[in-house]
Amino acid sequence: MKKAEKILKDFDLRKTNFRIELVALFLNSTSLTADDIKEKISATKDKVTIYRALEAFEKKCMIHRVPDKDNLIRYAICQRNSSCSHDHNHAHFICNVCANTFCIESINTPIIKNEEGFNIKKSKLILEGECPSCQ
Amino acid sequence: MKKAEKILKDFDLRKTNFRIELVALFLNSTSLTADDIKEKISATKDKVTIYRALEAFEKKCMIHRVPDKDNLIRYAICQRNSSCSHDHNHAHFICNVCANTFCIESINTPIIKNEEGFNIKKSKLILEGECPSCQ
DNA sequence: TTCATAAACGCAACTCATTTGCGTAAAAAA
DNA sequence: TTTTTTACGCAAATGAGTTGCGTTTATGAA
Repeated sequence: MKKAEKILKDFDLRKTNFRIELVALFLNSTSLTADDIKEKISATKDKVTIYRALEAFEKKCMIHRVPDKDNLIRYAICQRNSSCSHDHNHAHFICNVCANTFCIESINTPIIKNEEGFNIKKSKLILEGECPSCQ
Repeated sequence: MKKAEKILKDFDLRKTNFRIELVALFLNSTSLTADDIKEKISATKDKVTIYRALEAFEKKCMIHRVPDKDNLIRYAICQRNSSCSHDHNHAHFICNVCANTFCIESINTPIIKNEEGFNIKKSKLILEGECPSCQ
């Protein structure tokens, strides 16, 4: 069984041609929007199918939402482990040139203590600039 | 001349009833979406007028975009000074209960040095939790 | 104060990402 | 193999934000 199929099985998701292809694409991508997927996948042309797969993958915590330069819905595959409780406490980098978003696992989001009456439960760190390929 | 009118003049913007009312609303709000404005302003019901005012205000750097819980376009009035070059390097706090966004001027965005080949030009720090009113 | 003009307004219609409904097909479980 | 559950695919809807365009108004010069 190929890696993509194993991942689907591990996350208790059905192995359809499209979803196998989609997982494989995620494994080879830093992050993807619905449009990126539509462009690169042959198994479906239907955007609804794409959105529903993304929704299902996210619900099982196989992928996580990352910030997008144009406020589109964008996902990256989770690298660290396969449980929903795992922390997504890494920074994200948005390239101003290619508009891709990268997970930067080596930079953690800062831990900020409560301030001015705000009860801070989570922090997100978004970096911007030029990615290695675009410099 | 009232404060809102002075601000419009300082930023070289025309004093229309709607825009005076809008500036006054910004002065009394932490941040606003187009819908918030439509709901709270009497001088116009037209969303196009609202969007164009926001665009004009942003261009003059009277307001700045802040992150929004639901990825809507949301703005806050700039507090520090009145030049376009002033840094918006403060953190933003999103309340998970009331969905409002607050500028936290006392927390700066971290300065991250270039990492793994990424040329980092800017950072954004977004905090989440419960605001003082919602706890 | 009047006039010219550039900016703002308001209405209609459009764009485009994302969602919903529903009947059909296919995967997994029994 | 049959049943059950989930995924697919088509059409249509939603909703934030945008564009076009004719009209109105604020402003600044005469």
